[in-house]
Amino acid sequence: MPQQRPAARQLDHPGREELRLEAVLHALSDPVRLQVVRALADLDEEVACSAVELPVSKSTSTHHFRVLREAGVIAQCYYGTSKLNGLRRDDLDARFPGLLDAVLAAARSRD
Amino acid sequence: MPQQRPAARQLDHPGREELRLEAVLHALSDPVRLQVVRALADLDEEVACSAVELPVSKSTSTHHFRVLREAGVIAQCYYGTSKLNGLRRDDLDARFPGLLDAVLAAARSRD
DNA sequence: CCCGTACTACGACGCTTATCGTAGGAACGC
DNA sequence: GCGTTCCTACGATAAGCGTCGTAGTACGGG
Repeated sequence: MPQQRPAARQLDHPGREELRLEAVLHALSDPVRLQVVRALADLDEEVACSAVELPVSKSTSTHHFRVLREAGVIAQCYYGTSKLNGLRRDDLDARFPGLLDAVLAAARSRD
Repeated sequence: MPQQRPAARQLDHPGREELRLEAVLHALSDPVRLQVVRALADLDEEVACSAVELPVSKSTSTHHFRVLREAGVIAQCYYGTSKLNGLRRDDLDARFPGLLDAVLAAARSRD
């Protein structure tokens, strides 16, 4: 069903106040998703799904991006045939101060 | 805590260097387990499993304590008919600096 | 209008998880 | 030994998750 809007198709994101700690932790507890978050944090800009190399199939990749979005970890918006992904750093820092940085630091320290 | 038991039953714990970020995040992503961790952090001493009130059955409770132990979040040791539980604060802080505090702060801020 | 690119919805699969009840073991006090 | 308390192993069940392939939609460019 086509929605009337000037911009591209929209995707549902939880608001800043709706972020749930358990959901965020669960989203971050998967190696593939953690890899996505690391990549987005390193790039520090919005990139397409395909810009992140993952060791899984395309459909699985889509699945993981959706989990991250629904948990409120990333923001996604359509742009042409692509979908841009960005870390919701501000929202995460506001609701769970220090959490994202601690996870990123821990994830990076293992290489 | 007089741990001088005559070869009391021992439990397996991952060493500090064996802690895995994903496992810890997963362990903390369950509401019941998060409640346990909060309680242990608040009490700040080793307590028996039964000292933590949980909204689940005894067997389920045992299950969650085991998940936390195997992820390296808590330490457990038998003491008489009880099993004492303690947060592995030092190990967690050493491997994942700031993570536990961020999670605890976030968990507490929702009441 | 057709084609390629990029993402997605769907269904399937095998595995893991959370939950419970029951039965039972280990330590302690008597 | 006996009973109590506390925890645990086991089996069952239902739900969830990660993975994939296939088929499909949306967009932009010739």
